[in-house]
Amino acid sequence: MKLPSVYDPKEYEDNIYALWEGNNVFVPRDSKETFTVIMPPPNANADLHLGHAYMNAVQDTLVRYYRLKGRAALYVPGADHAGFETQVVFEKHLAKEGKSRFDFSRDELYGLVWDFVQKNKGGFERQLRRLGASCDWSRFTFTLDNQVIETAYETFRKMWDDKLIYRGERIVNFCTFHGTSFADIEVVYKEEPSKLWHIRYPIKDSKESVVVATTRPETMLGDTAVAVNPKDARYKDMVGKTVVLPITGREVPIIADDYVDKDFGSGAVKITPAHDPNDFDIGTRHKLSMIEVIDPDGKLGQNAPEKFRGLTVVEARDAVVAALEAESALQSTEDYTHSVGVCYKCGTVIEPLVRDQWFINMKPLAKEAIKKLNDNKITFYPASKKKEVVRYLESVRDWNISRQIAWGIPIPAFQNVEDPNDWIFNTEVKQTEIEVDGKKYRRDPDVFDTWFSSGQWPFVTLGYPDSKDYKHFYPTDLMETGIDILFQWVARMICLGLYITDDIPFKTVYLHGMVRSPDGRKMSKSLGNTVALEEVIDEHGSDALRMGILAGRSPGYSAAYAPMKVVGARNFCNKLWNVARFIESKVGDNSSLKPEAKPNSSADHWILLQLEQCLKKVEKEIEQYRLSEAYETLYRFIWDDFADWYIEASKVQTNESLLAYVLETVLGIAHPFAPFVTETIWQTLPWKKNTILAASDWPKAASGEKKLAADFEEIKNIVSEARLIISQLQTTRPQLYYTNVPFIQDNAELLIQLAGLGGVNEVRDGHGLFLTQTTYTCWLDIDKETALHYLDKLKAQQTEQQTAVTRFEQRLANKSYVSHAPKDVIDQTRQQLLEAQTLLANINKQIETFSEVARNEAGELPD
RNA sequence: GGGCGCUUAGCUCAGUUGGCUAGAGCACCUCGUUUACACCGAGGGGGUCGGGGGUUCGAAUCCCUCAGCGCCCACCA
Repeated sequence: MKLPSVYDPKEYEDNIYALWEGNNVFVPRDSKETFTVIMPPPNANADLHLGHAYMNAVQDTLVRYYRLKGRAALYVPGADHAGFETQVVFEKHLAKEGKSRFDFSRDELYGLVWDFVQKNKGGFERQLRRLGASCDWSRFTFTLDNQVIETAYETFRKMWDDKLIYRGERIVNFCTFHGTSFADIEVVYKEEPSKLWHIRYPIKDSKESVVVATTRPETMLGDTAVAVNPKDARYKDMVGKTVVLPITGREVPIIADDYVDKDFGSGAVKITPAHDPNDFDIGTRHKLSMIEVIDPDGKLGQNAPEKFRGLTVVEARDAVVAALEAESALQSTEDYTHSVGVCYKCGTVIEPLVRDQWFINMKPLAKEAIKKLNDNKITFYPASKKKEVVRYLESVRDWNISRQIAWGIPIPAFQNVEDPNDWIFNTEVKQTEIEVDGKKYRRDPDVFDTWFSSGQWPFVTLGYPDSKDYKHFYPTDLMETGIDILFQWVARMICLGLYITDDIPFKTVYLHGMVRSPDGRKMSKSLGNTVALEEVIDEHGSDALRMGILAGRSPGYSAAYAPMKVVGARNFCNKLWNVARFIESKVGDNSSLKPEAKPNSSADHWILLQLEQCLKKVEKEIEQYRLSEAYETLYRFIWDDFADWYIEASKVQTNESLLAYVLETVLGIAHPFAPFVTETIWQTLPWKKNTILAASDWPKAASGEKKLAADFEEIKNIVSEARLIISQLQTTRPQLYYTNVPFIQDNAELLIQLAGLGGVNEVRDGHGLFLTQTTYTCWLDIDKETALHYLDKLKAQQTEQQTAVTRFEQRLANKSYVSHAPKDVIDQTRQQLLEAQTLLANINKQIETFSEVARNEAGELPD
């Protein structure tokens, strides 16, 4: 019962989480109304970071709110095998042992990574618990669970049958360091200074030549044409002629294609279909041959002239330029900045290579998704992101889902060893070879792009197609994830969800921005500016982190991590803690006490009214996904209204059952934001024995009477002004005089305590400083000489109030305003004017008095 | 090249369809050992909401424009 004066989260948080988990609080209750959130699965072998803290803050706050609201709230946790990411980590680990992925077959590698992941499992589960994630662990899903793989295979098969999947030789983005291809949207572009080389290609049997410009001279070894714009007069006669390539002496045609921009460079373009996506398209259109001179290892291969073989692309570039110079084929060189695609993991320049891979024809999927989006079936926060998704989908390209890595879901496709065009779907992926109808088939060694399976996450995790969960909880209510994977994940989930389930996967998308480092830059290990999640929790507590990171953030916007906001939130937890301590000291161990909303005093009415307003405002703000504002509303109520005014008032007039009522109500409202400290306090309430706050019901609003509550507002006014005067004049405990106001006499003790007065006395005519901020007639007993120092303050108040009066008067004198503005706004202005006029009159009266005093004193005093 | 966003107090940031004297946390100044809390209390200072123009009775909020910053998409060799 005796609580320490400072809330120490470490003492309670683990036990509180265990209490929830042990009592199955996170298993959805039985209700038709659901609230489903599928957690974006964190990487299984990494630790969580502050971005996850933010993610959880948003998700868990909402889930806890709707759980209290009585909905069947389901929060599904999971973990991601993070295919490529994890393999990269594993390869670094291999490198430390002096090994590389080339020492193993893909199947061996898969086994090694599996063991590695088991051993190096990240702390994400512990960390999610520490964050207070109220997820249902019994529904935990790993992205390599059988259910996930089977569903992915089923989807693949369906797409295969629907002819949405095809296998083909296409230009893919290839990282020569990691040895795998990527989807287009995974490539990162970087501006880089380079050169533009102008090369002269002689025309066969002629003295003429064409000049082509390139940033990649080494690819000329694989050129199979030169292209010009068909409308380009300069080259009109050259189309159809043959060019003799320098170095190789190969003869290639000059072709015409609209793709070529007349105004860029010389207007003639070298065409290397095997190593440039645009050239590939031209090559396809013109049925050009493809000569692959760069191998997947990033070195020049068999198709390159012998002296270049084995050189890296960069080495080959220099060598080719030198060779061109030697042949006098290099016309000029200029500095040139262009953007190059790089691997987002290692920064290696992405080579466009021709590979035989699996692709998804995205157009039909995108079409359905766009339709739903345009019909506003999915609400986005921030709203503007919906348009971005639509625009992305409108120009979406086919999706390469093959990855040449070990760590992933094997592609369930086998190729006839006799007939390369004969592919069959088969899920016997444990076999590398199978026999069907007497024919031998070999498994595609590739695995799926991780996003292919995770794109199905919302229905996979719910046990599509037959489970109860799927029927009850799908479509989900909220997809809350990072803005950085809007296209990679959100857009694809919509496409795949619609395709498989014929329904949207989620009704709302909330995109959070990145949590940047306090220095404003991106948080990264290499910059050394990361902030460790668990250290923050250790230092300030989980609730503090949650609220501190929620505070002042809006969706979609990346903002720096502000440690002082966590400190602010930590202080807030302590404030709540001490409010509880105070109340429990008043209530004692009295377990027969019944918390009741039975107001006696005006303060009681006032706090009930404030509480009701707080409750309604928080509800509204949460339901509109304005969590930062909801937090602030709660903070203001607890700190300003409840602690600073009502608790202070309670020291004079105590209403125990009302104190208990306000406390338990506010714990309910605060619980989604500060689950640990609210539950910790709840567990100490004698009248709540054997109940759990996290599993309770959202509080209902009682209300106070406005008229009586207004009396307390008047007390606040008197107290505030008295405090100001006392503080400004550095006086102590002056007397308060008033004329015939029973209300003040009734609350004399309250006024004395709150304002620090010497006493409260009824008089016929007061003296001293006349109070200007209340409609009652009161004075503070301050001697005139001391009071003179207050004149400046009063004059400032006068100016301020005069400005206000003028503003309101002008506004009301404006005919347009009176006829255009809504009635309640006008009424409000009238009210404001009245108040301002009253206060101004008070101030003027006071200043008048002062002026007399000042004159007298000037006359009386010699100096 | 296209699109989107940002610029509000010393710092980090809120501010829904335009409508109280523009807010918070932290920092700052003064006072305070009043037993819930110094992770505190009381009081205070600090912003012409990036510049300019416009619409409106009224603009941080809507429109135009300029400047600076950031992100995304495209990739003309």
